Amino acid sequence: MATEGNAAPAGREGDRKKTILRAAIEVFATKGYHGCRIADVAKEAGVAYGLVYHYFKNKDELLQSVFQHAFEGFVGKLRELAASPAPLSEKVQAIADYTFESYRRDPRAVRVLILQIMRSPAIGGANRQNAFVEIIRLNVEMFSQAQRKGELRPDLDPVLAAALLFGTVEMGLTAFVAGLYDAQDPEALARAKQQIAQTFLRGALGAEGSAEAEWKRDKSGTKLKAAKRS
Amino acid sequence: MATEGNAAPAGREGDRKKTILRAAIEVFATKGYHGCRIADVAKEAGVAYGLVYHYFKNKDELLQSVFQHAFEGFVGKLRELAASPAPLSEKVQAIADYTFESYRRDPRAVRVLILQIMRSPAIGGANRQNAFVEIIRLNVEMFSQAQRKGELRPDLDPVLAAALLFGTVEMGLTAFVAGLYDAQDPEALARAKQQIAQTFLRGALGAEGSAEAEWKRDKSGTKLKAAKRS
Amino acid sequence: MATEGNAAPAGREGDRKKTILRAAIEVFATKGYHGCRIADVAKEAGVAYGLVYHYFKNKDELLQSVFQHAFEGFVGKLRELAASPAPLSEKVQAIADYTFESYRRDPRAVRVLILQIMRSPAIGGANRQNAFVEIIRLNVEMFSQAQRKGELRPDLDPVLAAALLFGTVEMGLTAFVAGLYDAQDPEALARAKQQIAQTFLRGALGAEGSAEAEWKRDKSGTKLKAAKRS
Amino acid sequence: MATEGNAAPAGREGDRKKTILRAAIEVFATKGYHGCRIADVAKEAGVAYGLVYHYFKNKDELLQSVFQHAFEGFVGKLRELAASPAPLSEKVQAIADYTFESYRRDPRAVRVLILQIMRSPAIGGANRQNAFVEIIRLNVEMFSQAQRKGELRPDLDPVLAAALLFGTVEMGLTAFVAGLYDAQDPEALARAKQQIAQTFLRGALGAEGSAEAEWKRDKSGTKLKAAKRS
DNA sequence: CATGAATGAGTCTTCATTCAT
DNA sequence: CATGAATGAAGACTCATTCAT
Repeated sequence: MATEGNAAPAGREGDRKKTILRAAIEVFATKGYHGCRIADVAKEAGVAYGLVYHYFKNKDELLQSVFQHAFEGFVGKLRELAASPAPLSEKVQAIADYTFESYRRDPRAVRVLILQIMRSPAIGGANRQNAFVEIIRLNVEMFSQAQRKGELRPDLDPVLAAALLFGTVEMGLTAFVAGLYDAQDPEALARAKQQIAQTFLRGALGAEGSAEAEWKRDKSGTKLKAAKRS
Repeated sequence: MATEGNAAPAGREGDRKKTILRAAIEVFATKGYHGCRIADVAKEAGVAYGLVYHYFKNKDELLQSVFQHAFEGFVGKLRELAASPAPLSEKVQAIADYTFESYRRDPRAVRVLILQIMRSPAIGGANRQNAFVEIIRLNVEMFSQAQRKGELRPDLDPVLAAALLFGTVEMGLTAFVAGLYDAQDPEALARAKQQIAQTFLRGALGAEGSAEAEWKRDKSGTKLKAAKRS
Repeated sequence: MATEGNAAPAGREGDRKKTILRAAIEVFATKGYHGCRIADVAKEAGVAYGLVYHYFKNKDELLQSVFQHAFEGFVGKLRELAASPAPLSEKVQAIADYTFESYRRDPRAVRVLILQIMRSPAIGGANRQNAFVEIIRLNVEMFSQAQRKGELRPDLDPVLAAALLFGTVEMGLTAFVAGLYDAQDPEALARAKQQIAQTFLRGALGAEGSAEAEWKRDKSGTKLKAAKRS
Repeated sequence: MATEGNAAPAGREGDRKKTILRAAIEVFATKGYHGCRIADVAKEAGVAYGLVYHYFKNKDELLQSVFQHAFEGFVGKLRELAASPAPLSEKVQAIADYTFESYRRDPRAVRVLILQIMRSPAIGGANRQNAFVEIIRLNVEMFSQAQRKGELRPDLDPVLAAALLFGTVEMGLTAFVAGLYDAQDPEALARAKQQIAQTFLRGALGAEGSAEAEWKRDKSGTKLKAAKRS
């Protein structure tokens, strides 16, 4: 189509860097940190070997960028969701929805985020730790507020609640990533994200989402706790 | 030959292999798969370079053994717990207890298991997939049985339930590993493992352990749960 | 052809080449042949990367030009001084004066000449060899003539004399370059260049400039050699 | 011949490091800093590529060692000569003799020292500077003492004297290295080293070695200076 | 069993040079 | 003329694995 085109190599220019980054994500997601050789990234991106070094100082910086790319948008959205004025139950469901939606849209990026980056101590120690902690903190704030508003059972530590929400959503997602479910099946994804959110909410609230929480109804019931272990 | 050897340094040997394995776990836990060089392991073990190759065919086998060591006992115990005739709620609590107890006993091994092995696609593909899937399967069986016995709400997919239990426990533990809690504080560990199990149970069952489950109240059948703790 | 151009930045150009050459000298003087990367030269010159290749065919030609620039004027002047009809002692002093004056005027160019080019076997073999040999030859001619005129002791090989003059001046200068003396101190420079020339002359002539040389006084004694060690 | 030998690769073991070092000197001397590729060194030494890295941390350290090796013995001997109680004239001659003797014995090592290391800013800046300065210092001490003992004309700065001695000897040697003289001719070498030392001594003392110095004899003679430029 | 020197293929990284705009 | 993105060959460095002692 290109009116003046004389066989431009690939697509428009300027975002060659993005092409490389995308390729890096692809290779990284597929082969992991080990197998992610610069040569493969270059080949995948359809560029010369040296060009990678034109845009990224070295392999580490490239992988760091992969991290940033995969993490930034995701956490940004999470922060937004967590800060919304909606009731806790809706926010939790929204978080699960968004996570699964992200996965459906770009499985590889999420794979990288979930399977590679989140756990690898090899990726810029600081960032990794921060990644986990940042997501937790995000939710801690949300749960603390919810607790003050009486939306969360008072005996559940907000920090723990945040970790558990993260764990629940992440491992639910992992079930798809690992192939226990068909990641191509929209139905399955939809069902899962709802069950995940609702299960967590029941656990955290003591009763299902919108319903009155059991521990709320049963005012007398300090025994709930007592019963647990007595 | 040589009941005591003639050039044997001092103490008895043979557990030289264990020394190396332990060192491998240490290095693996600290630096991850990438940073785990044979040289480091040898140094950590205070052993000659080449000796590692006397006991392990190659790096992969060594890492496989690390995996085995960290995984075997753990999963074996889990299997045992999951197969016990106890009610689901007790089994879940027992799983959480055991996991945390393992962590308290040998944080590094659990770190390796949780943070490295569980997620790394770089470790003998088969094993990794198996690791995750095996733990899930373990619990799937448990949850399926529980569901047949009416111990688990019928609308929750057993596979998902298994994943969520794993995620809840794992991420709860990760909160300690990541330093959000003081891993040296027995109190904190005890509180956490209980909250984790109970939160999951509330979510999975729809109500707290001994209490009447919401979805049960709606129906006729009250007996199963009531029996558990009464 | 656009008397003033239409997109020409501001001032007139054409000495862009000189800018680059100057930058090359600077970088070359500072980092030596190895560290002298095209990119550095371009940056130092405040010029686009590829522009260097407009004016210089390749790195070698650029460095060759640096060589030319630093060497041409210098040797030209030396040749002139050496060919002058003045007595040897004056010529030698003039050579020392000129060398030090050149250094004072443009230390970097002389640094390059003295420290880099003169010794590097890496710079176009032909040129390098020529550089050293040419300077020597220059002086050889001067000393041969002087010897014929009886201005130089007859037992000193003119070639060696030339090398020694060069060595004396060069190392005297190097003392400044190396920081043993304050290169900013005109006094020190003036004193040095005089002592250097006079010391060489005493050595080459056997006595100071105008004074009667020892070997001259001792007409009988062609046995100079014998005297030396007796 | 090896009584128990079963075709040992090359020579006795243990000094494999020296083999590599020697090879490095060879390659370094021949091709200069640029052309000195690790692969070449390994090949020259007849060892595997990686072995170089077994003994030397990296290329820089290897080249640094080449430097050390070439410099250490040389300077050690110089220090010894300079510190001897012999009269200055003998010491100077001894220094010239030793330098030329070193060259005759191992031209390559001296080539490296004189042509490559002494001038290249690319070789561990500190060491290089130190190399030059250290040699100068060595001689400075010698000349200072000589001056106190009246062996050196009082108007010549010891530091400058040291630099000039170094320059005279070095450039005299360079004449051989550069091919102006036949380096294989013992006669030429012998003549040169003597002329070099004596020329320097005449210059520095104002008269020939053992003879009474002109400036000593002619006490009144301040005119020597005056005559120079009048 | 134990040691650690030796090997070399696999990768990362640099940088001179080209080229489309 | 100017620009700086693109190329790729050259060479440094790592590290799993082998082997003679």
